[in-house]
Amino acid sequence: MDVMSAKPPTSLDVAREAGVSQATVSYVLNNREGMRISDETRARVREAADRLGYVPHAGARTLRTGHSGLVLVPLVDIPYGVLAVGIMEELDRELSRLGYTMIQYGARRLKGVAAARAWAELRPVAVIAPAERLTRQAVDVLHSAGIKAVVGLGVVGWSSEIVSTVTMDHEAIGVTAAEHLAARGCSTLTAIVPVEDGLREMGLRRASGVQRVAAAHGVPYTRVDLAFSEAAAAAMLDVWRDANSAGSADSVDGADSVDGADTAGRAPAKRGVFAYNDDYAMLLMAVLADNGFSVPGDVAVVGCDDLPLAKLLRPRLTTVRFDVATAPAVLAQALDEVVKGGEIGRHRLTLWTHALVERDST
Amino acid sequence: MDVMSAKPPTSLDVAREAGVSQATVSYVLNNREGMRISDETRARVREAADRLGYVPHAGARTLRTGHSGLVLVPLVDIPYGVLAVGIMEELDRELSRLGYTMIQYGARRLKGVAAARAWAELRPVAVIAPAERLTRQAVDVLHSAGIKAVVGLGVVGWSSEIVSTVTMDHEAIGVTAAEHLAARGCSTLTAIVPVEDGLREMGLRRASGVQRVAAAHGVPYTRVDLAFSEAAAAAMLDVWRDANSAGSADSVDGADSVDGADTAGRAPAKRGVFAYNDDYAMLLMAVLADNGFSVPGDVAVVGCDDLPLAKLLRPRLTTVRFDVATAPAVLAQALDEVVKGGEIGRHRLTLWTHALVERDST
DNA sequence: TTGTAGGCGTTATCAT
DNA sequence: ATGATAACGCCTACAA
Repeated sequence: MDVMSAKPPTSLDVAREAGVSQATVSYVLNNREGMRISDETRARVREAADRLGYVPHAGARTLRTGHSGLVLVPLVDIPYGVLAVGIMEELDRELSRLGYTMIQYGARRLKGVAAARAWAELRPVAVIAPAERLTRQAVDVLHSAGIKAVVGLGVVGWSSEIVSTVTMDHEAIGVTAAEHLAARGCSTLTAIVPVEDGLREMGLRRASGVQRVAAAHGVPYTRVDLAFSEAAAAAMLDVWRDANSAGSADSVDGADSVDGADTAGRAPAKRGVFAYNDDYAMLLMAVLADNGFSVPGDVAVVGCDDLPLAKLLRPRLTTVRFDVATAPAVLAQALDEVVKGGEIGRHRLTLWTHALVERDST
Repeated sequence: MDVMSAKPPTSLDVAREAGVSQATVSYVLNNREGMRISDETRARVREAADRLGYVPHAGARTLRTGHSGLVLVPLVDIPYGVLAVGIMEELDRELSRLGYTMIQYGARRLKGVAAARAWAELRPVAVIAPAERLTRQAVDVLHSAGIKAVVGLGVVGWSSEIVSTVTMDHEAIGVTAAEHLAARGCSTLTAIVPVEDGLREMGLRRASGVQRVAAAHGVPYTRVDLAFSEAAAAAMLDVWRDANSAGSADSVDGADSVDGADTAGRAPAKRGVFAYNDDYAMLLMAVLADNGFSVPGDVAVVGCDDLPLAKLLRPRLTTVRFDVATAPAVLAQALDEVVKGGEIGRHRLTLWTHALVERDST
């Protein structure tokens, strides 16, 4: 086989090589049932295809059959975590088990309907994208390009009448973390919300879970919007120190303080902080240590994601871990049904169970 | 526009809607130079396309023109880092500036030539894959499917006569780290090599850089093959303690110890450790602290990657940072030339400069 | 300036 | 059991 061969071999080339017709080649290579083709012919065709290095042309097949088997996943803009990577891997595995080909599409450069058009050019059978990228217009483009399943990944509360959505119950995560902190005797609950785009919305949801628990337990609740920097974290700590002596509401980095009333006059309360994720938890714990706070003595910290690094912190970090095992399989299955069923469904799936991993920081 | 429309509109539909021929539609929508088409006609065509939600069919275009503009990047098997993600983003940006569409392809499920066939079906103009996946057979398949540029990403030392390669000079990274450690007065140099598949090879390269520096400085050198677990790291430390008193070669986790001769009888030497990357450095520093070693007093540690988290360690981690800025642009440019040039080139690029970021751990 | 027609590689229908 | 042929949507040389 010549490496520099000008044109890739076609099924016609294979047919000639094997001395059969093009149709026979197609039947053999696609293992079509019902066609009675002699084993001898089958072998000749397969051998010819191998010898020529024949690979079918996906574009041509798509054109002819009307479906590509592609599932397109535009890369999300949020900072990747091991979690996201794990989910993608699992989803990929499930989809290929069902005969689909998952591809991740870059070109974050394109916005709105322009992006949707770029996706639609490939004529995928399904698009799985962050909910916020699926504007009404974008979805129209996708649908009119014949894409059967459009799935939006979002936070709970985001809702759309036009696409299926897979959501993550961020509020429940906040609840889990906060309940644990309350059980550990924290008399103040603080939720940290990142200011980064894409993370903020999830942070707010998680924080509202914390707030709910605080209300239920009759415990003061504070939300702090925090940039990922040591300086910002240190500023937050300064406010805490003031609050410990004075007992006033605190505000950092433009945060809205909600119910910052501290217990004045009594001994300093043990603070419980849900740090949004393990990265923020690590930031917080580093700065806490620098400023002489004791963890979990003065402050109890809960992270989220259960990064491998979380176990390496001292004290070891208590964190909320996602159970990634089942979600992608469920999603893939639902997607398959929508595609096969032919109808553009409006499913609602809330996925990803989670659990608290208790370690030393609480 | 009916959302549930059965068939996606074609360029013929647009032509009818605009009252022109199919060819005119193509000319207008592709902004073909040299064609003199009245502005009024152009407007009518564009408006019709918009109204119908027309999106060209990439497969059909590929079939007709013979090239897809796709650059396919099979997802790598190694644990993703922020670094890898950053590179992909940048590469994506550069490629789309040049008119290509980068897609990441999953299906890690498929191995060897089967994987190559799956890639080839999409008829990308280029494939950028980890060097180890590009076996002779796999590359044959890709070439005979007409793919112009096959680029292998690998470590320096991996070499192939059949594909272009982009390599990272891991040895130089080891040298940079080790030179710094030597300058900081370390009288013993240790290189940690991960045992994980995919990381190990890079680790060995980096370690050999450390070894070279050790030899140049006449300083004892040790290589330790380490699993990413606290237990393994603790075992390594036990060996170190023994060595400090006895002065024997050490071996952990099946490591080949190379020149483990310690300075016996003298005061305990200050050890310099290049921990392969920041993750391993963090593991090491956690376990060092647990065992009463002082950093950088007893042991100086250098990581690699400059993760955001590295600054949060106490002491702050000295690390080797990659300059990711230029590499993807260079790669994209080279790729474009190969594709445009039409010849299957055999380029050799060594990319990614790096620099030491000195902090407190040395 | 615009229209006509042929063909890219594949699969599927209909003959044989 | 196998072969001839049409059609999928698009681009482009050539004709008008």
